Amino acid sequence: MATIYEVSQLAGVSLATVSRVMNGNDNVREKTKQKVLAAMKELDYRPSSVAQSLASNRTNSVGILVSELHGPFYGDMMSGIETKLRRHKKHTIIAAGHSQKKSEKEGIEFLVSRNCDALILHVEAVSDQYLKELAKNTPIVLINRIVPGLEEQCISLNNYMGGQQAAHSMVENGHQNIGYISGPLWKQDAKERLAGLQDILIQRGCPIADDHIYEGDYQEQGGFLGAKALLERYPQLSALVCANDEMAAGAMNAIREMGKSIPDDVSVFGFDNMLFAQYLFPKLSTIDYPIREMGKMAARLVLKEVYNIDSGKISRLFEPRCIERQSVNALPISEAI
Amino acid sequence: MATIYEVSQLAGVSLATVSRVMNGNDNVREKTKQKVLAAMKELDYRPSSVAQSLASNRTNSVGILVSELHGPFYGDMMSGIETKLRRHKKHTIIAAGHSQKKSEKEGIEFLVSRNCDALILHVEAVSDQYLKELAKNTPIVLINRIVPGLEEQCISLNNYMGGQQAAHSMVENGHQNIGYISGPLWKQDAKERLAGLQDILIQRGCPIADDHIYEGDYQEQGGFLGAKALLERYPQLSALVCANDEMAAGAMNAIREMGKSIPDDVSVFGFDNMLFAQYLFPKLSTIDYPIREMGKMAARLVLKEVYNIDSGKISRLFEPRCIERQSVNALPISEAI
DNA sequence: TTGTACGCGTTATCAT
DNA sequence: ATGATAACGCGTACAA
Repeated sequence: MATIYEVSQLAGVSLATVSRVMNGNDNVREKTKQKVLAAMKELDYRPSSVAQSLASNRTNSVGILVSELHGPFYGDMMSGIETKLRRHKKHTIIAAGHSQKKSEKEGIEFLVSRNCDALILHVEAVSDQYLKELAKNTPIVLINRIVPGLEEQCISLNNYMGGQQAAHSMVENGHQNIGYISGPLWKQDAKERLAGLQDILIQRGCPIADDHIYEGDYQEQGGFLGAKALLERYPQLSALVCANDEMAAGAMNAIREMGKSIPDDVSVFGFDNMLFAQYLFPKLSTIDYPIREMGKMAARLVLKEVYNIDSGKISRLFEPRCIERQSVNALPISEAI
Repeated sequence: MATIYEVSQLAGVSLATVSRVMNGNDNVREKTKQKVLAAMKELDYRPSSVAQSLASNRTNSVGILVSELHGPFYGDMMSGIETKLRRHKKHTIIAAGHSQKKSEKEGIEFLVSRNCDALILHVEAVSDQYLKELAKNTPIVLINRIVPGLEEQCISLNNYMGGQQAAHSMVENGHQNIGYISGPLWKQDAKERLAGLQDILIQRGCPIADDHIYEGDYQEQGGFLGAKALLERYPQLSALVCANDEMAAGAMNAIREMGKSIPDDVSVFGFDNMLFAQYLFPKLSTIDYPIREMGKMAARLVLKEVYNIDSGKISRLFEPRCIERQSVNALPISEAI
């Protein structure tokens, strides 16, 4: 592999000049520039990114930590990030945190050890305090989490509003007696989704009783178990609202296994609007989570703050959107209004 | 950030000695070693991976190119790879190729420019020739593709066998009149799946007529369109076999839209056994594609070939497995045997 | 067992 | 506009 030195020899100029034409900026006479370019081409010269990093103290790589590499949610997120970053010649290094404190820390540590210029994190288990410490040494952007003191570096969805939208949709379809399969309540988003839902339901006169709430795991299995548990004890429930689409899918399986039909016997509502929500039968009504856009925005924020590249307007709070499909039955209005 | 030099100062030894204890190998007196370790801890020393790379000509990072970062298939693949690599302190850099020649080449070029020690590729559009050239300069492992001359570096599924398994399953359930929604036939795996299916069907006396084959795009939409097209023209088809689960999901949607029921009116069979196959209703019968294991194996292969780390037995050809669920109807045997 | 000195391929700071 | 030269932080023969 040819080095910058050989190029300078062939072109009959100094290292510095070659470096200048590489980085485009400085003043180099057109003629010299051409000589250098020719030499580069002839030698098929490729700069060593490692040497560049050592000298410039920049790796041009940003680390991403997600809970899982699989799963539609993180996939879309990474896709948004990578697309944006690559366009600006920045590399994307990935690691998984598995929603566990120790694993998340290891992942972050791992990324840091690689000298990433910045980190984009979707973490759930590590503490706010830990993140604040981390932010002192490394530029970070947090997705789906708001840490007091780091608000400027947080990109998140208004989960509370999503809960509200779900509530409105249910009430408007006449459901007054609904069960809720929540996410793990130690997770911020799970708490907010429930709060938004409940607040509207209270406001509209049909709050969910505590024992109509099942705390699931955000996975298919939690939805399955939750639906079974809820429906067995409270067969009068006309709808099951789930804190994410995976659990909605699980709930659907359980409902069918109990010999009931969807949405005639019981309606199902999801959250996230993952791709597969459209594959379900009946197609799942849910709340759209623009995770891909949020990933792009995180990348944009890094580009701006770390690399001084302006690639569009920054917005930190995203709004969910209610998607009504076929999994919710419109009940005849029985009581007031 | 403390450097190796400062550590050597504090410990009262030379740079070389510090380097030795870092890399564990050489002979260092226990006492000196402890001094160094203490100094490291005191200074919270972290070696600069960049400087290490420059000096050792190793980046300890491997690049991954997949068609898309989202989608359950690639997610599982990356997950398998990352888990394995991280355990051995290797970093994973990702890029997407979008199944297009130009984009795949750019992605590879991008990864190469980062001086990855090795590349793990899931590419479809670039030519065998291109890959052979690439392999001369960079260690590569190919997933789901066999390039003549690079067999040792290819990890793949026996797609042909998968097609065969699907055929057997259909025939044994009494289906003689089946339609096929194939993947893009310029893709190797799509061709093989069809070939395996057709060969068995011919052998068992019920080949698929050419016009009962619809060439889809491996996406939900292709399945939808394919099912419509096929079923409208050939309503007598008792089953639709799809070259992947996404298209099977699309086909299911189309079938229902046509007022038919699954599997009573028409059976559906998939390929890949993506997670969402279990969310579908009825749960999709399909062929299991152990992509996660294959990802791990690819990682294992680079660990062995590039880093001389033995992390288990290497196998290059994986076998699919038939998963029978509820989307296929068992027909009464009408004719011979 | 430990230390010296050079090389890795750039960038960046001064001069010129 | 261009060149010389010192970092950058570490690995590694080779010497001691």
